[in-house]
Order: sequence, then C-alpha cells, then structure tokens
Amino acid sequence: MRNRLVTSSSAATFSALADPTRRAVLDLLRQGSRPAGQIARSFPVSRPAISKHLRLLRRAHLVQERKQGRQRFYHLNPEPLKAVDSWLEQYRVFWSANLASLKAFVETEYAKEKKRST
Amino acid sequence: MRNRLVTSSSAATFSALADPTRRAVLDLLRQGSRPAGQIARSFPVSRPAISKHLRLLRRAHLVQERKQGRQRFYHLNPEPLKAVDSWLEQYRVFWSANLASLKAFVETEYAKEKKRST
DNA sequence: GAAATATGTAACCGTATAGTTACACATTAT
DNA sequence: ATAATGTGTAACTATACGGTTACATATTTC
Repeated sequence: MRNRLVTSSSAATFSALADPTRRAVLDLLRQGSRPAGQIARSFPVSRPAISKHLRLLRRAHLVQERKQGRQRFYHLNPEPLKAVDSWLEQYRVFWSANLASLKAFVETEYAKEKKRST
Repeated sequence: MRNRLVTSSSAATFSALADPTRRAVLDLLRQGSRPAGQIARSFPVSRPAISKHLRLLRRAHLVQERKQGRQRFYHLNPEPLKAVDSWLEQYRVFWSANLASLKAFVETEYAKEKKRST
C-alpha cells in the first residue's frame, strides 16, 4: 500500500495546488523570493486573501518565510512537489500507451478512408 | 503567458485531484476499468458519494464511461494529467538545484564538524 | 514619540463540497 | 409481469474555502 501512503502524505500538497491563485503564487516565486506585500500586489485580490493563501502554502511546506525587518520574504520550497511527481509517475506509462493506441486507431481509420475512396 | 494558460486550462484537473478519494479512484482504475458499483464497494463511503466523485472525474475528463447492460464501466483517461505534468516540469529544475545546495551545505557542515573535533 | 509601513488575524458572508438518505429509472432475472 | 440489480440524482446537512473589511502588532522613518 505504498501508493496509499504517498497519496495521504501529500494530501496537503494536492489541496494546496487546487487553487489557481496559489499555483500562480508558486509560479511567481519560481523567479525568486518576494515579500508578502509584493506578492499581494501581483494579484487582483485583497492583501488578506493572499495572506491566507500564503498561510496555507506555508502549512503545506510549499513556501517558507524569512523575516527581514518588517517584511516577510517568501520563498519556494519545491520539495513537497516531489510527492506529486511520484504520484504522477505511475500514470506516465499510460500516456505512451494511449499514444500508441491512438496511432493504431488513426492508422486503421486512414486505411478505411482509403478503401472507401477507391 | 503560456503558463497562465496551462494553469487555467488544467484547473478542473487540479481540483479533481485535490480529493484523496478521487485520487484513490484513479489509482484503482490504473489496474483496469470497473463498473461504478465495484468502485464504490472499494471505499468506505456510500455509493452515491462515489457516484458524485465519478461525475466530477468525468467532467475533468479523467475518466470515461462505457455503458454495458445495466452497468457503467469507468476507465482511466490519463490525458489531462499531462497538463499537471507540464506544470510540474517547471519545478523539477529546483529539485536538483536544492539537492546541489543541500550537498554543499552538508559538505560545509561536515568540514566545520571536522575542524571542531580537532 | 508619532506617523507611516508591512503584515497577520478575526469576524463575517456566500458558495462549493463531501457526505448522507430517499427516490427514480433502466436493465436483467425469475 | 414482477422482482432484483446497477446506477444516477435530488434534497438536505455540515463544513471548508475564498473573499471582504476592520483591527492588532511590529518595525522603520521623521
């Protein structure tokens, strides 16, 4: 039941990623750490809303906070995303499998089409 | 703004994956398609609850339905997961980067420790 | 010390969500 | 035809969530 374990331990991560604003915050932080206020100014919602998103991201360990004077710099912690990646890993084989069956399907249809047109 | 697009188009996928039961349903379907009832019996929640999860997964195109007699077989459609994978792709570089800095950190600490013990 | 700045949190609101039970509908079995 | 089976949905409940405004707190500036 290793999958089970991975799935449940990364529960906080998956639900943190469910919100588009939070994903965008992470995308922003990929370019470097920023103080909370600057993050908030990058989005069309209120500062407290972003503050709450940051709290959630913090709890999911997707960001970390570094106090500096009166500012709090947030930086990305990509580590929990590894769990998402390893969950996804088990599905990658299906993509190629489906590509193969799609290819087969297309070829069959092409053959039919050819036959029909003659 | 390609990231933005990827992020928003996969919104349904990300929120579908937020629920642990739904992830477990997908995990189950990796082993092959199953009728709705059998899926439901695999979980400690009521059948209607699973029926609703399946509806959500269907809308996110993560599963597809095939009616067969009075049963409805559900099978995995991994295609939408590609968007998640490509979102993650932008973070993979950070893992190795962090591993490198962790390595550097550990080596520095080791050097300090060595010095201290002499 | 007072004003300005940066931030988090509490209280509240509306909506979404995950669960339940009760019911409707289609299909198969008797 | 009737009963049994498989499934989805409606109605309802409790809770979580994303947003807001108002406020508290810490730090810097003047």
